[in-house]
Amino acid sequence: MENMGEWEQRSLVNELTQGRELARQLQVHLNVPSSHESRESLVQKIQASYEKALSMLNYNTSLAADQPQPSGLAIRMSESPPSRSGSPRSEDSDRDCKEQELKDASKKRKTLPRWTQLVRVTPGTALEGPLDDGFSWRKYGQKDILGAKHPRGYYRCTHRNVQGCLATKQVQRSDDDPTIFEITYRGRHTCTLASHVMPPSGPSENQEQGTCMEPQQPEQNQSQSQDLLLNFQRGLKVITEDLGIDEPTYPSFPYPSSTTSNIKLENNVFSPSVIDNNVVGNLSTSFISPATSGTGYFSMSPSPSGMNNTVPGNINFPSTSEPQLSTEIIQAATSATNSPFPFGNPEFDPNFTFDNHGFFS
DNA sequence: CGGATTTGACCAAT
DNA sequence: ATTGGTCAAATCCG
Repeated sequence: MENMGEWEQRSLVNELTQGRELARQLQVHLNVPSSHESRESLVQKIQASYEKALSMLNYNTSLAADQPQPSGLAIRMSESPPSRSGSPRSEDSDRDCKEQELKDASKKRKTLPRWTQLVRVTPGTALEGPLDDGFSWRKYGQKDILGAKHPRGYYRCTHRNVQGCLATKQVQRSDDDPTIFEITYRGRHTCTLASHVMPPSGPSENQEQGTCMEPQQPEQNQSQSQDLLLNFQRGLKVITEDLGIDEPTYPSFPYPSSTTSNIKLENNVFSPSVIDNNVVGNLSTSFISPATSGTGYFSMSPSPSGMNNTVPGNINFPSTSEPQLSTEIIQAATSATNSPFPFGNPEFDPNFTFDNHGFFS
């Protein structure tokens, strides 16, 4: 595992290169009255490439950050890592036996990535409670939240015990606009859903799975995105708000085929604080370069209790290439804990080329 | 009967 | 002390 760095790196570059190439092709297609399908397919491939690349990156980084690597530092920074690993608990008399395990779990939980997604259920399409996103969730709690009209539901992956999948999500209905649900995901699914509906969409060259990787993301993402797509088609509006700052894992979001969105997550992921880790260093030092160090881009003020949500109208998308789907995606980066970003103006530059030079080369 | 949900209590973080 | 998140026993549902 450790030494798959090189391999990984190469694959990563491959993916990205491929993505670039595909993008070029797409560009060509745009100038020619080609079939929608081919374009669509290109877009999908591009996205697939990016997602793949992202997963590789994140997988690595998460690894590096998660386990104190021998090579040194494993900065897990942040204020939280209490050195309680010892056995601080002297009082807890109740359920101490399992403490250990739980301890670990909860400890990690802190560093789990989070990202929020505002989902609007367009009236008319009867899609209420479930809000299925492709995964099977098991509700484990519900709580009234201060200042919120509706209670918040807590869900965790059904296969948590079986496969140790730590993914969880919280669903909260908006105060005034009952058609909006705020879904906060935490952690990634590590469970294996054998339901990849994703049409391979063509033999993309050497898309061999990340084989040596852990049983993790690849397909999942896809199936998930598939599902989301479904949702979109049902008339959902999805706004995402990314929170995965302090932790490398990727928000890896299933972006529907609508252009806009994508990728920016990375910047967060590599927020200066997290850097360090050998892996990233190897992968692309330039990437981290302050160049765009553009902290966390746009970002609609988290307006915690305000709830107002209502899709900050100011953020206008360049051109939602898919008008048919009334979907909108917004991603706001917010720092979960530290990394005080100077939020402020949701400037979301349509050009939005997050300096890929360094990245791609 | 097994798995999911409900719900109040417990725990941790602020 | 307050609030959000999780646990787990009781309950519900197929």
